[in-house]
Amino acid sequence: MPTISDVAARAGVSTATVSRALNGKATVDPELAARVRQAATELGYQPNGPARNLRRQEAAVVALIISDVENPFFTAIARGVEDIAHEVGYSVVLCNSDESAEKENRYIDIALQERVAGVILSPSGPAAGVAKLAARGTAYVAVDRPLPEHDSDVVLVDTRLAAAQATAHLIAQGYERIGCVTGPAGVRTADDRLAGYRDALRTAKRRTSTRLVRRSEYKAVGAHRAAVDLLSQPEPPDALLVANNAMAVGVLQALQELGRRPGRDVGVVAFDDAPWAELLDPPLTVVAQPAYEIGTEAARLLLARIADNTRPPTVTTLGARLIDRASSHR
Amino acid sequence: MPTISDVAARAGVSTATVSRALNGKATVDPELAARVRQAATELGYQPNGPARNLRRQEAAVVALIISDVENPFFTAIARGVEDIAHEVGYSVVLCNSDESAEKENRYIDIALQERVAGVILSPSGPAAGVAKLAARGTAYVAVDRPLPEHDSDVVLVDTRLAAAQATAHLIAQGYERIGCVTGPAGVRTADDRLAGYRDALRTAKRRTSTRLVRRSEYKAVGAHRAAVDLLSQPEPPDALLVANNAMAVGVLQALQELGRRPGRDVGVVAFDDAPWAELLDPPLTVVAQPAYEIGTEAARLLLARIADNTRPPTVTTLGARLIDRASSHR
DNA sequence: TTGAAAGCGCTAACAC
DNA sequence: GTGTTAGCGCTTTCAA
Repeated sequence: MPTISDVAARAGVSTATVSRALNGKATVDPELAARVRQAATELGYQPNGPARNLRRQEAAVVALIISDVENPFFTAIARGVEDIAHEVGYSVVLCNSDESAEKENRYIDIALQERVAGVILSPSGPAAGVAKLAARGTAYVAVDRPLPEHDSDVVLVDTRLAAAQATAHLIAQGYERIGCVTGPAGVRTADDRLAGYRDALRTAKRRTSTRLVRRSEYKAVGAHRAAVDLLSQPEPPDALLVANNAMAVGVLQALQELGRRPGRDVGVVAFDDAPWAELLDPPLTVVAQPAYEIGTEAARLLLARIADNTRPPTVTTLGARLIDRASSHR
Repeated sequence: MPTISDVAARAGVSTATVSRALNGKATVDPELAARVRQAATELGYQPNGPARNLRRQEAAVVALIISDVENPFFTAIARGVEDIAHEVGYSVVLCNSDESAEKENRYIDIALQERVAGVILSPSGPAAGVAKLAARGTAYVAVDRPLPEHDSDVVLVDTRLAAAQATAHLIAQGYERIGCVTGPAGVRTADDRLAGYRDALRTAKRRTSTRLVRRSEYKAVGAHRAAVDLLSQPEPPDALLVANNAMAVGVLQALQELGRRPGRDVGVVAFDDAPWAELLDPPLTVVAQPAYEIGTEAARLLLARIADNTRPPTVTTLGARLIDRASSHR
């Protein structure tokens, strides 16, 4: 593989000039620059990234550590991040932490080792790894979930409010016993959505009961079990707030198996819109989160912090939108 | 940020010993090794990746370039690749080429520059970039679509056969005028699925007609348009073979808008299974591709090729499975 | 505007 | 079993 010296030899200049020419520095004679570019093309020269990063002490790469590649909410964030990062010449590497603090930690180590310019992550629980980022002075921003122990830039959705609105919507539609299927305790979005649900019940002067609440992993299987459990009680709920998209699949499956029709028998509102939500019968009412915008905003904040790590941390809160379809109507 | 010499100083040994100890070489006194590890921990030492990669002339990283992060088929492949790569200590970086040959090319350049150990990609059309990989001797394997010009390792699905079986299934269910909504011309899977569809028609001695075939991007909007177009003809199809998951959403939307019920009015079989396929009314008949296995197999081939680039190229073809649900029954 | 040369942090060949 | 040292390919002073 040709190196910068091969290019220099072929163009009849020094390696310094090649470096300057190829990096678009203004201080190089246009004629020489052209000769260098030509030599580079002829040789099929590809700069050696590790050598460059070693010298520069930083790679033009941002790491995006998300908790589930198969969740459309996170892939939409990824697109947002990519679009902004690419505009300014940064590459994005996607890492899938799979909701495991250990994998997250491992990816943070890799990011640190590779000397990436910054990290965007959706933290899985109390993140020990993040402390290392802070200690090393690597720029980072949290998305979807805050980092309780650290004050960094954060991009959130006002998910508590959104959950309250969704619940209020179910109340307004005349449902009497509204239940909630949310994520694991300790996962901030799961707790917030539950809190919002309770807010709305309290506002409407309804009794809240732990008998109407179930938690599980943010996955279909857990939610399926939770829903079956809830609905086979003596006094089952007549409506359900479901805390994410994958869980909605599990809940709807359970309803199907138990012969309960969404809307008529059990009102359903789920977090996260999906292209297939409209195709269901009845179509699924959802709380749509601005995932792509979370990504673009996070990327902008990260770039700002890479440029200046002393700027005060910010909290950006975006709103969610209730999309009222038929599954929340009797 | 502490370097290897800091660790060496603190442990009272040379940098060579630190390197050996931290890389688990057997030739180092256990007691020294322990001292080194301790010193490293105390300092919070993180090896400098670029320096290591520069020296080793290769990074323990494989790049996975997929054509659509938002397509569950590709994210499932990604999981397969990750699981195998991590077993042997390789990291995986995911790149989203977005079906654009230009972005694909760009990511191949980055992979080359970063000196990754290997590349797995689902090629978007005739890939100029791949020639560079071959020229540089970087290991690579293609998934989902072959590389016509290059003989490399490839992991494919026998998608033509699967399409033929799906079409035969529709014929067996008594549908008379079966149409096909497939991807862009030149995209191998799109062409193969169309060819399989025609195979089945021919086998059944049915006339094939271009009036029953539409092509679009592998996206919902294009498929929606295609379906509306097909179904508003004087002699519309009474069944449809749809070439991927996102397209199925578009087609089903169109059916809904036109007041045609899947199955009873228009039989539907779509490629790629999805968790929501069972939730539809009627549930969607699909051709399930072994995406996760494609990923694991591709990763294994890549690792073998990294170890020995002279091994003869292989073609691995996996089978798909028709999951018969109600959308393909009257 | 250009070139010579130092040095980023690590690994491995070589010497002991 | 351990240390010394060269050098991976690049960028960036510094000097001319």
